[in-house]
Amino acid sequence: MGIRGRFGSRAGRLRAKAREVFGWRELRPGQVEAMTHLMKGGDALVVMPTGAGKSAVYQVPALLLDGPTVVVSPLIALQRDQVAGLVEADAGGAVAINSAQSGGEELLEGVRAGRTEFVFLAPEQLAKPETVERLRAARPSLVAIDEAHCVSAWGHDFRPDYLRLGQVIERLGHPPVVALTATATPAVREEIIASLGLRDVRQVVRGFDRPNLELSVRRFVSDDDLRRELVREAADRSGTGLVYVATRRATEEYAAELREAGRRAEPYHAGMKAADRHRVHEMFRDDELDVVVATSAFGMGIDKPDVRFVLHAAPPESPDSYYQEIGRAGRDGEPAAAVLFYRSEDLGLRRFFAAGRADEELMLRIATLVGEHGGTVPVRELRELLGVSATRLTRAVNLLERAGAVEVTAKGDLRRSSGGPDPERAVERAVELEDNRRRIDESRIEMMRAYAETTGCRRRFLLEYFGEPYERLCGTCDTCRAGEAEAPESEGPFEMHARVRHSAWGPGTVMSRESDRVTVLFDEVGYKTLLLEAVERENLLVAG
DNA sequence: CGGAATCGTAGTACTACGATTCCGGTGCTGTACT
Repeated sequence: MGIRGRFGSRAGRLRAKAREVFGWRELRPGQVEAMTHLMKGGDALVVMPTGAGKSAVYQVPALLLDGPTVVVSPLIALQRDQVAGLVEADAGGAVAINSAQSGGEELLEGVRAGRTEFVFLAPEQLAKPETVERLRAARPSLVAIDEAHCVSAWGHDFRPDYLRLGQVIERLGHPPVVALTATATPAVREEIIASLGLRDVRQVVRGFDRPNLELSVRRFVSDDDLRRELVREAADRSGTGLVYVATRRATEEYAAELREAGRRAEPYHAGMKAADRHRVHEMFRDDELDVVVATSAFGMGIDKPDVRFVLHAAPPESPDSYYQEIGRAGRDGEPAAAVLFYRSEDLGLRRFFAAGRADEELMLRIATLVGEHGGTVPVRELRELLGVSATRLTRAVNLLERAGAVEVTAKGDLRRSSGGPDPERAVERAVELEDNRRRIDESRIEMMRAYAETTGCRRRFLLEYFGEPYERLCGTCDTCRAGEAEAPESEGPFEMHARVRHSAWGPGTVMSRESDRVTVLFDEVGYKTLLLEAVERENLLVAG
């Protein structure tokens, strides 16, 4: 014990607070590392599996720093759970600000007056300049971005306000910021850091491997065979499980078939009534169901420990999503199965979803209008004038901003960037940015194909995709058990994570290596797998 | 991109088949009405 005594050091004070308020007897090294960095004024990016105590990383420093904590959380249902937990722990008060919660004004006043420590909001609330001003007046001492992978996964199209958080953080005076997620590749981590504008970042990445998950893929030619086998397997397995499907309709169909097979099964998708969704959640939690058949809507916020299997009736859009979804199995550490029922045709739907093009006409109109106006244009007026949805408008504005054509003022109004490109040139640049992004999305779909079709160890494939070298065979996935997986090559022309340059695709990073091929994440075109023979013959890759 | 539903045609009985059309995931919001 040093001169400053037991609770004199930062880590000591953090541990004492964790025990006193939340009753946590221990903090893990990763948690303490991120917390102390925040206490020193830096930003942090924390990647840890669900259940490893991500929330603690902001909750404990929040109580030691003088000023409220702004927590950005994607779903109102999640906000509710988090608020309830903090209220129960009597941790300085917590509120959520959203459309379902009345009395937002008074709640924000409570935050400003120091009566409330934690305030939870979705990015859409922070798109309102008044709300940001109210929070700024409260002088927040910490900002937490929960489920931070949403910045990358949703910000570009589905929920574009995610891409505006960087400016919100600046407007709030850039107190220490912590971004938290369970799943992010190195490239996604870089994107989160850049998009949020994090500074002096400490990255804490822990525990990607989930050794108790048994990975396997079952390949099919006909859709009928796939469906029949999936129903049979879901019905035969013991314990609670999830079946992920691609469409709402398929949730109903599979659930009906599983009920015919005698299992307690319910569908779940975003088109269902809120009350029904809620009921399925509760039944699942309380062990009143054997299987939930769901679209990707089912997942965030689920922390049932004893899910024994996650079956996919179709591949999701990326290994990122896949790992997120199978990560809901086996949280208790007991064996659990992750089985992908695969037909290459089923990647087609994902390609369709990824194929959206930039809104050229809308962007041209915005850039022209704002340019001709000369001054600042309130976004509200622009929306009424153009008659487009807020989502579509924000998406277009985000792209124009990245193309250097417009700026968004503190009041949320639009202004032409001085010295920026003319409208036509701006749209051209924006389309390039969007095309670039689409290529990367498509390459992620190809990585999903590569996962399904690999003859190597599947665990190794996924972990290396997430940037963790795994130079061995797991022994538990289907390819390892079948004795098909080849021993990893530690020799070879390219090192893991080496920077390389391709004659046509430009610079990239080596993400994985097999005996005859190498996968590179190119900065501009995404993931590509190259046969070493061709690489050597044509001299395609050079160090760089 | 691919599957399902619909439409149209050939050719005479009820249907088979090709062409065409439509559809497909994630959530916030903010207000009116019961």
